[in-house]
Amino acid sequence: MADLQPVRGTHDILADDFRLHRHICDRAAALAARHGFQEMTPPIFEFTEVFSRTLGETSDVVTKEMYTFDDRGGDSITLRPEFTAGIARAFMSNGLAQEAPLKFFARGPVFRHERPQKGRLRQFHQIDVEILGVPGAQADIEVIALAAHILDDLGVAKDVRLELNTLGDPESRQAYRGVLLDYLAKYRNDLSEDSRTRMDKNPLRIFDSKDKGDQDIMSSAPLLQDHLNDTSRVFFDEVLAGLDALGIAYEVQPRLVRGLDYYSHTAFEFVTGTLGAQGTVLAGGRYDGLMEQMGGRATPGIGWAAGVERLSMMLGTAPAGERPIVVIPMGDEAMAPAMKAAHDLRRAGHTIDMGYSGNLKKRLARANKANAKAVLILGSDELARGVATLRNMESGTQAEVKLSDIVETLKLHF
RNA sequence: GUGGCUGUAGCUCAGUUGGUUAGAGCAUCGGCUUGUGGUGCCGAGGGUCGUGGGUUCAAAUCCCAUCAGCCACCCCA
Repeated sequence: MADLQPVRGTHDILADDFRLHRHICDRAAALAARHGFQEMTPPIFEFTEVFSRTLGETSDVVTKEMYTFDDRGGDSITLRPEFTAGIARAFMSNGLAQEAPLKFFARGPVFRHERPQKGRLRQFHQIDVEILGVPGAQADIEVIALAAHILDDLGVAKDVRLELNTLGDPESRQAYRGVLLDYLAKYRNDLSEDSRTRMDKNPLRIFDSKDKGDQDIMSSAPLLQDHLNDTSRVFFDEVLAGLDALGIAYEVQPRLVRGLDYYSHTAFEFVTGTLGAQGTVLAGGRYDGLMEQMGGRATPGIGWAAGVERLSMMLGTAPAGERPIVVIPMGDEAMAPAMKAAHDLRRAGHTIDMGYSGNLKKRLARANKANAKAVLILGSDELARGVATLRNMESGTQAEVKLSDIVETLKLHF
């Protein structure tokens, strides 16, 4: 069996799981469209620099989580660990600055070489939303409103809460960073080992630490909130006012931070307590510095991504699929007319299934298992008279229908 | 990448201090019912006990390694 094992952290998505997966993606796509987002899809892999340069050479995603390999031409290629960088690249490659502002929706697999656990896979799926070219808070509000709409539509809104923070503009953050480091200097030796490294790489991230000692130290640390310049303060207030106006509940979480330099202003996460350690279901933020960092013209952007598998775990069960009508030929001579009836009904818009073998009893049992609403039995007696037996699988009642006008007849009944 | 726990039929699990042919429920298949499902009754198939090595007269059971899963950390959807 070892040879037939799927690669660690990958998963086949089958049957009910797949229906649920598709339902989530399709509902999200439909609502995004309703909010004026257009669906697009960047490639699943890019030149490695697209991600290494945008995510930062020191981030964990780059240093240990990317699926990177050389292609036959010797170029370094990486399976996308997220959507944003690829979409930003596409924006610049296609000269879309001409058409900005743009609102994109995307969905598909992403890859991270992490140790798998519940709610964490090496290949997983995201739905993703980005607004490019809008500097104002309207975009932040819009993007969060869409997220809330989707979560509500999927029925998980009650299990999720919105946490929100501002990272300020680069000026505010730079100034604050100094203040924070000053505060931390005297605690350096009391911090956990992880947090000592964070001090050098991303001091803000220490707020995220789950270490008790770190948390104690951070509980009285100065907050970015109190060191925002006017621009940043006003921007954040606008976002909050906009959410209030839409009746979207949130919780300002001053400890919510982001590691990467190109982030600014709004950062948010929809979190749940129902998924264990992986509480984040949907997360995003503003990345005004990204395009410039990639070598393009400075273009503001904001977006989020949600994990489809995590959403699936929250939903649990998929809505029922469409119920088929099952065509059952009895004997070889019924085969051709049965396939013809199935063909005509399918072209008329019915969902028709037809098995491959078995006696009537077995075929009925399978039809029942497939949740068929009705069954069309074609036996030799019926064929001789040009009719078929239509059995309602709900009531068990049967009636003969003329094969010649079967499409019309079924249109009336189903 | 680090630490802890786990690994018996397709699924959920039992297996007594190591001791003959490893069990149950569900699912599958066949029959009761030559062309009638969902509930019933009878029966059948299906397991290199994750994999490899070791200890022992004897290993599903003990030891080591490895792979995978779960939980936590790191990080993140």
